[in-house]
Amino acid sequence: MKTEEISRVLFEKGLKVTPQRIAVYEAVARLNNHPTAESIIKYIRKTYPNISTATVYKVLDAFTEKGLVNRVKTEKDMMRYDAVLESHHHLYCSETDRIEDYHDEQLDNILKNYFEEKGISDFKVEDIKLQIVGKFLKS
Amino acid sequence: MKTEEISRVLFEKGLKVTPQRIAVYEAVARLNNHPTAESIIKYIRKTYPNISTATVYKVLDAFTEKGLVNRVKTEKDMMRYDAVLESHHHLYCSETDRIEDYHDEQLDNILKNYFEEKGISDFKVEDIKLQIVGKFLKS
DNA sequence: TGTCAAAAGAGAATCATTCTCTTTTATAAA
DNA sequence: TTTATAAAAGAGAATGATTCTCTTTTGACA
Repeated sequence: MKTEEISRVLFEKGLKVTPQRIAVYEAVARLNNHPTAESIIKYIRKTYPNISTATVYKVLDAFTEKGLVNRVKTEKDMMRYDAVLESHHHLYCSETDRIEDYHDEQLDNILKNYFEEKGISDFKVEDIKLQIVGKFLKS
Repeated sequence: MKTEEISRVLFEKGLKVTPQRIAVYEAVARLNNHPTAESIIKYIRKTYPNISTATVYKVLDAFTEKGLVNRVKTEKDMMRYDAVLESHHHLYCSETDRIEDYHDEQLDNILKNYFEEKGISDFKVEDIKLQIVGKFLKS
């Protein structure tokens, strides 16, 4: 993704365009395996050695608030982030920390119809995400 | 749940039966809203004032390993626990930290059949959990 | 009842994340 | 283009949940 394109995205979200924010956005988009803050910082420092950890956390928070990234729920005490492209599900390895995206429009429709028809009492569904736990057969 | 019953469960899992473990098990079973370690500790200390936090964490880890409790994935940096009764889904409030269980056998069957038929390439599904995000209409 | 590995206890250590305070900078108006 | 200013970045301390270390206690079995 080109810098100008990222700038436009930030601007459209009402975020001040700064080199740090561009770098974070680029890192999250590039590191596609749901990176931790740590790996994002490590990646950025290759080209921007002095960026502060606090800055990266603050930028990630701002992005999360604006819906540019999502926090990924995990069972560990380290947060992981996800460049939001569209709503999707996650495959979790039951043995390692690996997490992969899973897109399935057919499934989304089935679920959407199911809950539209059946509903959940006293609850208004806004979004459904599957955590599919299992084993990856290839690396 | 009676103490003897808990003892039996622990014994069957190959865990040494201690008063602390019984207390933790009882707390997790009793506190049904996916308690944090903190609230588990607080609950236990009402009847067992001197239990060490380290002990509670160690017990929760042991239980997690044996499948007696589950860690609940959240976007916050505080772990939450869940007494494992049977596989179930979670309703997450999009505005607060509230999490409720959601059981739906019909849905489980739909999903089971769907993935059995369709499969996911290079992935062996072991368990499917839904995170249903939305709003609770009643407290 | 004695033995001993496992568990509990206490408090320090860890470490991801957040906060505080200062300096810098992007933005928009003059 | 310069200026004003609120927002953002930076540095390092603070926080706080969780883990670790080391010692003492205890459950389980001989």
